[in-house]
Amino acid sequence: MSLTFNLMRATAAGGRRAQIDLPHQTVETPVFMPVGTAGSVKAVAQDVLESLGAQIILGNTYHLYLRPGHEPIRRMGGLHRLISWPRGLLTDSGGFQVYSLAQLRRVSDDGVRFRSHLDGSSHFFTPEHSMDVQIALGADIAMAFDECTEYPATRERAQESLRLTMAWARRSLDHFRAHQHETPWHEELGGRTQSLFGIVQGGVYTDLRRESAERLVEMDFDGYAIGGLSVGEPREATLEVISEVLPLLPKDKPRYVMGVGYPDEIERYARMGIDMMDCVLPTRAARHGLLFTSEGRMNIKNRQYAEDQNPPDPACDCMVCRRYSRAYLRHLIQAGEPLAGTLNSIHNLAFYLGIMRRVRAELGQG
RNA sequence: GCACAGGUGGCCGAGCGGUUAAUGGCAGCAGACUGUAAAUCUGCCGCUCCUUGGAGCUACGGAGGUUCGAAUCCUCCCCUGUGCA
Repeated sequence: MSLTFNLMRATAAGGRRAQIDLPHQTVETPVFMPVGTAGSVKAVAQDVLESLGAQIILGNTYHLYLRPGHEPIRRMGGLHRLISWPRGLLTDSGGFQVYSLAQLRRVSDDGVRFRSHLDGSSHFFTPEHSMDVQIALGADIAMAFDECTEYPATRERAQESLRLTMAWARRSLDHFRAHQHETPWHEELGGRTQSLFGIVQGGVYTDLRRESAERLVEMDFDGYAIGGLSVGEPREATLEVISEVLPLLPKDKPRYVMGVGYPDEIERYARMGIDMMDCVLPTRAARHGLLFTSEGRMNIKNRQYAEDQNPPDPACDCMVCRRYSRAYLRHLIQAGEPLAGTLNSIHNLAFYLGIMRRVRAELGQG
């Protein structure tokens, strides 16, 4: 069963700007997606995300499977309903955890055995299982189960990792197509279904990347992601991979770079034609006191802001910058107040979303 | 007044003759963070010099003393807590 609707449609004539027509949201691209791993964009409530203009956020298969469990979420009508989020939702497959939980897992051709970071219990993830969990969660977009290749990786290692990711992509797609109508809101939303994206791997080896992209395109996913970037490689390498892979991916389907980046990076990739990006950086850095501003990085914990009554970013009109001073934000984080993480996250997300809004406006003009 | 228990670097708190400028923790100062095991992690944190590495000075309530050597032992004094008068 393949999709019966056109996921991607161009908008402004001649422009590169487009929309992604998802069951829960029409997403204007290019789009930045805040990361809400465990059913929450940490420290920021859903109504605030809406007012910031977030169109789509991420959830994580592995985390939500462990807690509260995908079956409970299915029974409650899916992740959208559980977290009360009416807009777009994308679930990562757990593939990134194959990389980030390296100390807690063992990989085989069939799948990955994880030891839970919560209680040490053992769990086996296969592409099919990841699909089952993601279908139960019911995000608008599910991701193929992949292995995020570490950096540095030898060519042989990257090749082997890629072989695995390609085999898993095939299995992910077959299983997903067979079951995608089982998502909790399928009937409620007039028979609409989730989409599944394939993930390009191949490390920093451009020929492997090209091979990966071509094979995925042959499989005919609903969209394509470039994964395995920003894992420690030089920025030129990141850029080279994106430049090589992007032209190989169909323009009429969403193209997504996973896990990037700094403000200048997401702006650059958006201008190159990337439609979607996600990153924990704006929220994690915010909780740690790092603000992204029109004048660069600002570590709001620094003593120099102790009595600074200026807004965090004078050029920003977000709800935080309109109301609170640097001195107050510094005080909050020094005092360990949870509100620090919230306000800092709101600003950083506003900053990131603002970049995308600006790029969209420019691209829309051709 | 008597009896115990104590007084250690900004705070709390180890150490109880040498390897102690003195373990830890907190606070403080700075740095990192890229599909979130992250409200986390790392570094610095007595003073003054020179280049890493060092050099000098000052330090464990106060004053004396014992000792080659004392935050650690002794004497006296001051102060704090608890109990009894």
